[in-house]
Amino acid sequence: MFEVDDTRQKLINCAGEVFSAKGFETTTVREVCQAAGVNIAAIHYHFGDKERLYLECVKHAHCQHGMPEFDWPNGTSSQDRLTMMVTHMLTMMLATDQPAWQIELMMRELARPTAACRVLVEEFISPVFTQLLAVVSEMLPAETPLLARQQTAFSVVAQCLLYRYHRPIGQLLIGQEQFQRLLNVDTVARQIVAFSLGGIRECARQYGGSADKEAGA
Amino acid sequence: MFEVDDTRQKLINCAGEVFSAKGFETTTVREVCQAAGVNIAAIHYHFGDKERLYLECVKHAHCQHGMPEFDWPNGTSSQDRLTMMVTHMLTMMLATDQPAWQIELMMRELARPTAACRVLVEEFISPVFTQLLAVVSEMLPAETPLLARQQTAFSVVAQCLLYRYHRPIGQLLIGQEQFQRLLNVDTVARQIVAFSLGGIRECARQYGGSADKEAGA
Amino acid sequence: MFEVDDTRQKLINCAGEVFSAKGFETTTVREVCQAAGVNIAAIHYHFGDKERLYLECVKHAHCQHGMPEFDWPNGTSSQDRLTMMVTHMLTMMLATDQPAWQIELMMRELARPTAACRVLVEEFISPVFTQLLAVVSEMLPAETPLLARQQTAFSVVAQCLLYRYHRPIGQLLIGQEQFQRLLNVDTVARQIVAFSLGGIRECARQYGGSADKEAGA
Amino acid sequence: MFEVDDTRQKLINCAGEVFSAKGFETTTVREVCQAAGVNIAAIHYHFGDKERLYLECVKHAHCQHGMPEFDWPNGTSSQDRLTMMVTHMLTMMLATDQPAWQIELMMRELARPTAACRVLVEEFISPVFTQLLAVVSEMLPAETPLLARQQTAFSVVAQCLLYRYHRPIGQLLIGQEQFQRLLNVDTVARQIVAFSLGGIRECARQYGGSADKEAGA
DNA sequence: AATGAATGAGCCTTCATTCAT
DNA sequence: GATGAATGAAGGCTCATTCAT
Repeated sequence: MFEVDDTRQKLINCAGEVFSAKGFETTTVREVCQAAGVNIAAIHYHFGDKERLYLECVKHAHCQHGMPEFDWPNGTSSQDRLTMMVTHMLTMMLATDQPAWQIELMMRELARPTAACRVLVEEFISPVFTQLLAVVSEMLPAETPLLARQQTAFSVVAQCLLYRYHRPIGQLLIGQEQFQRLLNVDTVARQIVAFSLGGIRECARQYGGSADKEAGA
Repeated sequence: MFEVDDTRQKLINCAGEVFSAKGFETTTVREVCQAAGVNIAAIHYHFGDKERLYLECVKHAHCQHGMPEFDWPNGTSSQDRLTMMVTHMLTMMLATDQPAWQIELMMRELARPTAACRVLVEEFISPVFTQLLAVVSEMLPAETPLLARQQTAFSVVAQCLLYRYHRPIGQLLIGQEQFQRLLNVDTVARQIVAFSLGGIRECARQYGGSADKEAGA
Repeated sequence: MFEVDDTRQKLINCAGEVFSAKGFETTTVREVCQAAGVNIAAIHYHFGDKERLYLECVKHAHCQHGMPEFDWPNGTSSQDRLTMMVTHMLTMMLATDQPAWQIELMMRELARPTAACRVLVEEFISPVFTQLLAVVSEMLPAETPLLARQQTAFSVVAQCLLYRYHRPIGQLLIGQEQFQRLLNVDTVARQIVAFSLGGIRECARQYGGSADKEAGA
Repeated sequence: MFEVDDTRQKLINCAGEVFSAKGFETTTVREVCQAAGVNIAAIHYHFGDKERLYLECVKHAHCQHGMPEFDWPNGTSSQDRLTMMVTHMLTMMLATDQPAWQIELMMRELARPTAACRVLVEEFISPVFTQLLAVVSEMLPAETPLLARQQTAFSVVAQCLLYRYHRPIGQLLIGQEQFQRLLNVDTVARQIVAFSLGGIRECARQYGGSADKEAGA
């Protein structure tokens, strides 16, 4: 009875794996079908064509790794919420072990966006960014322009992205083993949070003039 | 006598342009040859195959855009040097107009590294990072572990990279027009420098315990 | 009880329509099934394969449009009978509105005969031709050889066929609107009958020597 | 030195043969290439795709079998000219032996026109029809409407077409051997000319009222 | 009697590459 | 040193058909 969607699921799983490893162009439908142990016509039957199969993989990936609604207790400090969000982002981005291709595929999509990028950003990135922007805004003077607040939020996000996107560079820069020690949520989170708090505080000083209560020492 | 390398040069230029726009896989040797106005067999003759043509393009790209030896006057403050380095990196990354494909190709290579990445990092990225690391180290307590100093430098670099690599995301997050206003060196540099100075200072506090003279006020 | 043949009938109707519009090769079983609103396996179940479905369509077509037994009153003149037959043929061939695909499919089959052609000619064309040959024979001298009489009958039939088979040519030759005015039974019939009577009379003169009573005057 | 177009020519010849025998849809590029002894990619190289190869075949066919400018002596009677034109058309249409596929392909194209039909009619059919219309017009009263004259010309053409297009029907109607005896230009031409002269004369009588000098006895 | 998922052969096309000249 | 025709492998896709239910 579960059999009906078996092929479809198998196809998505195998395709996701191959797509995430080799990219859309380089992946051939033949190898996907072979990996899934199904006939080559199955892709057309279930998805229409290669592109829609890819889209389905991306959708499937972010469905399983969507953004949780942060449900923090009343009175949680901005600083704590920032910490939790950074930790959350890093947890997701540094996950190398278990969920395998889903994350990698999303990352790849974000690095070189195709049509599938929009939905990914809207449903996966945007919610996080919105909340992050809210938290950052609380730590900045009320009169800080929107653009400046957005820039500040970007500065936080950017630090997380580096450990996902720019691993090859990082490995080449500081050595593979040294870099490997960084692929650890706690280590990285602590540093990024500290750096970001300092950064936000400095920005607050620039935009606010007076010492801002939230971000202030 | 210039004729000899004429075809070769034309080929590199055109190929670089197409590669940077469409990526390695999607680019066909036919369109490259057509754009260059040369025979299709010329690629094989001059470069052997498509891959080696690509490599040559990447090499050529970073040759023209290598890292300048920063030659600042004695006594330039760490802060000023940080400002100059961030500005330099952003200048390079935000350059959309003149240098055309060379930069874009390098960026593409760094996002999804091929064999050409190593040489690129070694000759192009590493020197910048080394100097940046030196500056950051000056601003941190002497006892800060190497890994922590590297992380801090990463935090600075990461902010710059975002405006090159993650434009599509940025555009989707805050709107295309709003994001467009950020593709301006001065605007971005000022924010990143401020944020980074604050961040470094905060890191210094964590690692140093006592107020650190360099990063202090 | 009607249900049993419902699918089968629906299939023949829809298939006939598509076959007549696009031809055998170009038609796919999928679009036929979709048009009929039945499962794709139904064709195999009811007809075995695509070819036998096509055959069934052709059979079905000529069943509904077979040749009527002309039942004219005694003493009807050859000329009148010729007129009636030409009118009948044209009526059938120029019918664009009602009987829809059946005729078109038969015409298509006659233009590029497949295996289905034989039965079509035998049951549909031959009876008409036999009667036409009889009428023509009456108008020719008794000593006219069979082949010559057959040729003469062909000359009559040929004129009718043109308005069915060679429409595209006709349209290109004299203009689409001008040709459209010819797709009218009365207009065409009057001309063809007149031309044919003259033609037969001339043939009679050649084969008979003396003036032939029937075709004379 | 002739080698350059060798493959191209071979391809057109073989493709024409196969297309004429099996039609566009049923023909595969593989069998064409195999027949021509060339690589399968040659079609793409020389013609772009299957459709343009087909077009080239049609063009090539009618180039070799275009309409000759009839160059009759002054004072040639309408009747003689009609005879020559009918003979010419039949000669072309009954040619079964030598020119092989070219004619067959054109016929196929005219029976089920594709995009290639227009050019075929314009360059190949139209000139013949124009001259035929002129001759017929001379034999009809001056006041005969254009449409009637065109119809009359159609009646002449139609008789010729039958022996090309409707062979299968003809064979089934009067027997294969009997019909075979008709695939002879002289036999058929004599009958068609006689029939047509009689037909035109009759039409002239209808439209002109008075006896027309040309078509008159 | 009917479904819909699955099959495998084969379609046209396109690619990077290499051969003769 | 350069050409352009030719190559063969593989690409994505579509087809009529059949299997298991």
